Amino acid sequence: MQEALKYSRYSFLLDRTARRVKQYAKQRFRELGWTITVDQWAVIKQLYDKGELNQRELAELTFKDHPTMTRIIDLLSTKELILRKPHPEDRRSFIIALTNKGEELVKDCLPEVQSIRMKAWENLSESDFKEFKRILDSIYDNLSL
Amino acid sequence: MQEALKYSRYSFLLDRTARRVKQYAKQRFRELGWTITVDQWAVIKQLYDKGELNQRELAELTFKDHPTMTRIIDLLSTKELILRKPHPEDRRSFIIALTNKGEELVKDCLPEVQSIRMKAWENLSESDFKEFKRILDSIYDNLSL
DNA sequence: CAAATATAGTTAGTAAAACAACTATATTTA
DNA sequence: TAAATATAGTTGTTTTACTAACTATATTTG
Repeated sequence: MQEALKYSRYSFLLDRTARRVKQYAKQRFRELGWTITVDQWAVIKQLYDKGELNQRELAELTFKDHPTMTRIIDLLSTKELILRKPHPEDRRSFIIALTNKGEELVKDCLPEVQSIRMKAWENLSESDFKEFKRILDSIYDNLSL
Repeated sequence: MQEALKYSRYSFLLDRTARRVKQYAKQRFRELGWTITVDQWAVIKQLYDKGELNQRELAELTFKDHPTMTRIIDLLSTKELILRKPHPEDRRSFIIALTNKGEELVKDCLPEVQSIRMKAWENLSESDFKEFKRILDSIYDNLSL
C-alpha cells in the first residue's frame, strides 16, 4: 500500500509547520519585548473579544484542556493581566476578567499580532485559505472521538 | 484590514489540528500497549529507513532542535531501542543505531502506524494532499529565517 | 432527603519545545 | 603553531500537552 506511506507524511508536515508558526510568533513577541507567550495571548484575546468567561469556556474556545488552562490562567494572574473572580452562583467556578492592564496590552499588541499572522500567509490566496480550512477541518473531524 | 483578522484564524486551525493528530496517535499507541511516544517513533523510523545517523542528522531529519533530540535519544536508550556508539573519527559525536529490539519494534508497529496515519486522511483526495502540502510548505517558507 | 453522579477546577508526573549557556572537541586562520 | 571560531552534544529553565487522580460543589435520581 504505497498510499499509506505517502499520506503518513502529512502529519510530519503539519507538525513541522505548526511548530514553525508558533516559534515565529514567539520570537517576534520576544523581539518586541512582550512578556506573554502565544498561548497566553490566545486567552486574553478571547477575553477581549467575548468578555468575561469561566475557565471551562476559555478551555473550550482555545481547544486546550483544563489543567493547561489552569496553568495559563495562573501565569496571566501573576502578571496581573487577568483576575479570577468568584462566581456568584457557583462556588466551584471562577469568572475570569481582563484587568485594565490586560486590556491595554491587547489593544497595544493587536496590530502587530495581525501582521505576524499575515506574514505566514504571503503569496497565498483567498481560495488557498478556504482549501486549507476545509482540509484541516476534515482531518480534525476524522480524528474526533 | 478585514483580511488580517481572517487569516489570523489559520494559525489556530493549524495548531488545533496538529495537536489533534498527535493526540490521536498517542492515544492509539497507548491502546496498543506501545511504550513509545509519537516523537520517539519518528526517530526510530528514521533510523530504520536511513540506517545509522548522528544526533545532528536525526535532529535535522525530524526538524527538532538539539536539546530535544538529546532527550528523546536518552529515553530511547533507556528503553534499549537504540544505542549511542562513539564516532570513530570525531570524539564529540555519537553514532545512533537501532538495537535488534528497536528494529523488531519498528517492524511490528509499522502497519498499525500507517493505518493510524491513514485515518486522518479519510474522505480526502490525492489532489487535496498536493494542495495541503503546497500550502504548508508555503507557510513554512514564509516564516523561514 | 440521601446517595449517586456530574461538573469546575487543581495537583502531580512525564514528555516535548524553545531558548540560553555550557563543555569538549575540531577546524580554520593569522 | 597559537588563537579564534565552529560544531556536537548536554544541562537548566520555562511553558505547554496530556493523563490520572484528586477536592469541592452542584445536580440528579431513587
